[in-house]
Amino acid sequence: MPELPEVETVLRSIAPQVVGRTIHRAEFYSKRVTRGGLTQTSRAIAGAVILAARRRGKQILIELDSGVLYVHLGMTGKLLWNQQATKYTRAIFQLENGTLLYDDTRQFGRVEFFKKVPDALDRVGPDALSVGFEEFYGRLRQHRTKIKPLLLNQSFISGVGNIYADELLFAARIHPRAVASRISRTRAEKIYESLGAVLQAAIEHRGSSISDYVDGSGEKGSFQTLHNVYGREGEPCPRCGTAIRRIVLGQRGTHYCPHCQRA
DNA sequence: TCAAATGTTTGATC
DNA sequence: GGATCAAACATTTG
Repeated sequence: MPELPEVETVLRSIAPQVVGRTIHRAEFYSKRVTRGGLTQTSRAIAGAVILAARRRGKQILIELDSGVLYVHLGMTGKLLWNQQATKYTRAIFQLENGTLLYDDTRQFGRVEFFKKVPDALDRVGPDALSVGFEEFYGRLRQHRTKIKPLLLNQSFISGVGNIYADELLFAARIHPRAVASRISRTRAEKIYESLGAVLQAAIEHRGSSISDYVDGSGEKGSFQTLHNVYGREGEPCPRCGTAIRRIVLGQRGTHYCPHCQRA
């Protein structure tokens, strides 16, 4: 569910409620999600003041006066403000003004407390919305991988997931199997422009709700209605009418128009 | 019953 | 040592 636009939307819906507030009490229920230890983590967080909530790629960093709460939503993670707890609630934060929940069915996500951000988390590439063209192009030339899997590699740039990789390659008219290092500067410019444009448009529409994604208030996004290729196998390309094709690349479903996106 | 799902990490192989 | 790729993780849904 959560790629950069969804994470950004969640953050925007949560931050105004929680920044500046004190966490009176925190409880953790999943050893998978909270690997630092459930009771130790509760103790470390109780009484902390939330100073800021920010994002890098898909990572959420909630800065506390005592450290940082790292949240990664994985595939099915949700941060919810003043919502009903479920059997998938993996953490509860009681603030002075309400309750923040972390829900996660598949438990691929993480909620961890650190005194300071570990180096390993710092190794993600530049944020997909902040990276400049020259850096993007320079990095692109260093990889002989296919462009689609490269866009999903968070140490290349961070924030792009499976939906937006397919959508931005369609917008740029680039075949998902194109070899990154062999892409011309002109075509790289198209990819770079599409990257920014698609992510910005998705944020404006509050993300894509394709299965059960919701923001911090429990509201769905609407960008899924504007997808051109993702999840549209067999449907006509909006640009030329050719049937959208689905292949598997790097173990991920990949959707593209075989006519508009030439190899 | 089988396939697929928005993501990352780990281990094998080149 | 670096790059690349498949498997694994846990659960739901069509």
